[in-house]
Amino acid sequence: MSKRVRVRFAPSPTGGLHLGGVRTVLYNYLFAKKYGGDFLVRIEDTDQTRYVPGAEEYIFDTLKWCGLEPDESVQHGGSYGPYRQSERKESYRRYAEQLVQDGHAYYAFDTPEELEKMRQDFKTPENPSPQYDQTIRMKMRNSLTLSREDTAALLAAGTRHVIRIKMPAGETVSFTDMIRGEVSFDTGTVDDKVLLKADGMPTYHLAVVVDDQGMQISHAFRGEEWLPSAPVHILLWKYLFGLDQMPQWAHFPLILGPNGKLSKRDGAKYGFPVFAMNWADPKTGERTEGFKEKGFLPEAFINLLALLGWNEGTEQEIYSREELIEKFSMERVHSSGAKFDYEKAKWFNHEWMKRVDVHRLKPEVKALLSEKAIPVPDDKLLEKVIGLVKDRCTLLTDFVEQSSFFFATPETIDTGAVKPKWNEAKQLFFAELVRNYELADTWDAHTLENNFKEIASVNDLKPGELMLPFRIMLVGGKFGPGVFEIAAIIGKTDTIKRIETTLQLLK
RNA sequence: GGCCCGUUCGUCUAAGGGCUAGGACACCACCCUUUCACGGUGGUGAUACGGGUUCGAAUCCCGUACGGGCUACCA
Repeated sequence: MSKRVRVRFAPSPTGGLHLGGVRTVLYNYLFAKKYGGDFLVRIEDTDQTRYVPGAEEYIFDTLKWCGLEPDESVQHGGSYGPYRQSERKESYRRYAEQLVQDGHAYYAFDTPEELEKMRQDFKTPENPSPQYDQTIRMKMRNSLTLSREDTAALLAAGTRHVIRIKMPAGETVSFTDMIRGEVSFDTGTVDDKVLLKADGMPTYHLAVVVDDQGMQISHAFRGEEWLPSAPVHILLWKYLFGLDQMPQWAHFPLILGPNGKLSKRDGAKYGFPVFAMNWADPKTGERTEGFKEKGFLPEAFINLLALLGWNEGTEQEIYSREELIEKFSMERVHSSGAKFDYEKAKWFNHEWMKRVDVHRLKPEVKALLSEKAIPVPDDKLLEKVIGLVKDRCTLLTDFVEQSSFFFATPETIDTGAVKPKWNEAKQLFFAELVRNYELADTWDAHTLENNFKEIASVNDLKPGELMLPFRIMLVGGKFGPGVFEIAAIIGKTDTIKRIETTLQLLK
């Protein structure tokens, strides 16, 4: 009886995909998969002036990285295409004309200059932004104020015009939002939105309704910023296809930045990424760092986004994609906005770092190290190192600092950390340690530690005071896993070499 | 200004009439660790305000305040 679940994500390809966009994708995806439905991506490129090369490609790359692949799209195919609105141009005019025929819309010939003049003329302190609505439409140049003949003549002459919806007076439009419950509007307070632009392209308002119907969308999800124009869309459904055909709506709460709505433009200012992946604006050349390049795992990114506005009602916080599909429910999506907390985001990533296994991390770490020109001799060694340090990496990029000393001699040695307490006895100790290690025929952490402690005790020195210097010698700084583990991995030659190098520096 | 949405620790949230208001991040302290982390224990910290409804309200209703969104031939 009920329709097959079909949902869509409808981005306009004008730039990078930010947090809120990805979360909208996620909730769409989870909902579709939970009910065995289809998730499709429709490109809303009806504004030709805002075309940004590469943006469409970027969106699909992002979805791929996130593991949220559509079932249908310009890239994935499907039987409801085209999935790019610019390629569906022809279908919209017909509907707009039909609305005019039925008296629900009208032709408007006002030029941009005239509209600007109207906004100036009617601007008052009480009404700072006058709208093209029922109170002023009879004062403008449109098929409502012009005679039938004049209108026909203008049209015949090819005069530039738009088609506007004629919002009825004194009606209440209401609908049930899956998240907010019943929401209602007084049609008299909504303006006569443009449906078809002068260039023949539809605006979002017309296109979303026509395409949702054409693509048999069962549930229409979008951000809360669309709530104010919902009555326009409801009316369009009523006039064009009937309310019984209309999808169910849900408006997601906004994700807020430190001050209000997360803005693409503020990308760099927050001190944390807002885009999923790096985005380079082709016009300005401006680069914005993404979560991916910042060192986030897609598993963590999805996880944190899911919990930003949805909660199962338990205390669980770590969810895999599969688990999210199983547990997600639209009823438990919040109605209030959520401020993004980068500290918590990093915590999610760290949790995933700890959970995920070495092989999952290997390709990423390998790429990262090679990017930094750090030589990795063999995979087995790399696996061992990853296993040893991954728990202390919050971000993928932390691997550089946490593991490079395994593969290359540290560039700088923090001798300052040991110099104040350095003395002759310690110098002699390490000289003896070198002689001892040179003769060692088993090279494992345990043996190394035993020999180290034995020499210390023979010389009446406390091992604790010698371990920090040893660490500095091998690692270069005060961090990393157990020192003897490190020595075991870097091997006899390098261990001895590093001790001697630092010994020289400390003399 | 108008319209719409919202309001539990600093942040994300749990508790959908009965409570010592729970958890997580962050912060602080201690423990563990002869580094740095991980981990463990504990602590600081919230129902915006005012009215109702009710035996009883964070929970339901109204008002106020505050926050956010929209107010383009952009989405």
